[in-house]
Amino acid sequence: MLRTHTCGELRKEDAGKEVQLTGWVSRLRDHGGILFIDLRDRWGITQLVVDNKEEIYTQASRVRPEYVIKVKGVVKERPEGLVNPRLSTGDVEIVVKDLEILSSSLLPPFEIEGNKETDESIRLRYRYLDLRRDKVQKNLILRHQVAQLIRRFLSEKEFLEVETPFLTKSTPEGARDFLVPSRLSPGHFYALPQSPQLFKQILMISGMDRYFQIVKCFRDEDLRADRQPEFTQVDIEMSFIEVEDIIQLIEAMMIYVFKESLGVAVDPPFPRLSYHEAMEKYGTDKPDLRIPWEIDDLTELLGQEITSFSRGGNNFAVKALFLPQGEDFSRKKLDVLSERAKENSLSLSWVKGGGSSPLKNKLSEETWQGMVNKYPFGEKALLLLAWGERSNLLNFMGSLRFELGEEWIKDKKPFQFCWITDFPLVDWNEEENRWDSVHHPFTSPREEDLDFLDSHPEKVKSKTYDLVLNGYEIGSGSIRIHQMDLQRRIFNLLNLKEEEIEQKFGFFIEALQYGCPPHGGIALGFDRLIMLMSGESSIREVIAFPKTQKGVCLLTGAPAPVEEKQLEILGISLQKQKK
RNA sequence: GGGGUCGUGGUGUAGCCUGGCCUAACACGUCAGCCUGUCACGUUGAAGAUCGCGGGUUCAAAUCCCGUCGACCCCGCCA
Repeated sequence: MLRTHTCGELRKEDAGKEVQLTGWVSRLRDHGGILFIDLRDRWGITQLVVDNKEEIYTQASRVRPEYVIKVKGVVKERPEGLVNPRLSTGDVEIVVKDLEILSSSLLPPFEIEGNKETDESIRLRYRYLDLRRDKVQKNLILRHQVAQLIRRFLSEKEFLEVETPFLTKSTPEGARDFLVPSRLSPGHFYALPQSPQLFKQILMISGMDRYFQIVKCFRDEDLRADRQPEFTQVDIEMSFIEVEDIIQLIEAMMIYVFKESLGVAVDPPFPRLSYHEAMEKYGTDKPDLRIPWEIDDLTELLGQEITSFSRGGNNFAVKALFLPQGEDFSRKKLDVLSERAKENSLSLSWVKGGGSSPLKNKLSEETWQGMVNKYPFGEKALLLLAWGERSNLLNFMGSLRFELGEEWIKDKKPFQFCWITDFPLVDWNEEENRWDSVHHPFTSPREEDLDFLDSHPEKVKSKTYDLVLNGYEIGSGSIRIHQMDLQRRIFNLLNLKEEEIEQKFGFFIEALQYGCPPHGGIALGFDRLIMLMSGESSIREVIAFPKTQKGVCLLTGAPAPVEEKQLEILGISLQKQKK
């Protein structure tokens, strides 16, 4: 080793020791007669002192920010009053006897110290410099710790980490695949896995009983702050279990992980909501329960009278959001909301605490009172009302609740988990004119709903569960079908042709017939989890080398054109790009 | 595919709406000098910007208009 200690290691007790340190020059303070260098590595910062009486001073004054240096020196306890309480090593400094410049550095395009706000494209282009910054390093350290904790937790519960292929066949999930052309089979393609879904189920059939993997998954869809084309899942599957077992396991794992990494106590059990309930109360399948407000249904009370002066239509509903402290809402702000409702083919109105409302004269006295009495109206309260087509309306109210809540509820709990269960098994695809799996085709319906499978598929609920944290979906899973006859019924429902089934996942159907244990599992979005744990609002902040919204890696320049020759070998010719 | 925000020395911003006083301001950083106890050192001075790019309007464009490129946020898409 070129060093005896790291830059975060030395303490008072080490005073007098001869040490050797290596690291990056973080800051320089040259007082003419005495020179201070802050030396930085992953572990911290240690102050070096060079006196101009020492020969080494000339050499030391040559260093510049981000130079990599090696110093020999003696640890000295700092005199009274010169201690820096902001550094873990602030009680000591190194009196430099020898200094070697291991490598110099160009002037960095942005300042490393201070985590100063910097344009993200510059940060990503010089990601190696950005990763020297404290903040991103902390995130990656947390990411590592959480990965280790998850591995330890699951290993202790006798889960096996098994690797599954990246070069594989398209899995039946909804997203677009990334394709990899095969040289040995011209005209054929591998797909990068959207998730190891079928492999983990096959591992259950193999008798592994408990499997997990912290694994990259690939989806060729548009990016968002919480979505990258390649992302990491904690993929889990178990045999001989029921919904409750997975929920218990994951709750215990989250409690363990949050306690051991952040020292934060998370309380079980996590609230559980059915999908239906979540949509009704919060207008979303990933509600942020830190916001206390719920959406109420006032269709019965107001529906009839409202349709007498306003548009009704199919699936008409009236929804309300009561804000006990909504007083600051200016007329202007309310008009903006009305405008937005209109853009969504909805109508919006309100009742202010004192009782002023554009609705007052339009409703009968009885209905008006019925509505006002429903709520504990104080002076400061505001009731927001909207009506129109039901699912559209719920969506709108959900985003309203989220936005206003984000803004107004300041002292939120840091972490609020919940489970969303019992998603519908299928939903109607208008374009394709058929039923689609909501989760995937191997999701088990609830036994009690099996009778509806042929008559009213939309009524069938599935054994599904999503884990939600602070309004983000961070996990999704289900109990799978383990019997061939039921699987066939689902394929029929989805209108999958025998040929299609055979071609897409015949290998899996075959496996299913060789003794498949009842099983189920879940996949956690690891990047999102770390993002929330570190308080970031983009997963790019917890990924070492993320891509831009256009899927470009600004560091390497990927994706990039390839040599004509490479394409030839693969038997690929390119179409002319249309302008 | 669509909607929106942004783009000004190395970095972060001001100026833009309401064109001319902009020969583009400020802070940080950089470079040079001075300084023996700083830790966001101080201090004196200096260098550094065709205002993303292209076109247009105008006597005159960082500023107005059109196009284009890039980054970000969102809808669609995606668990």
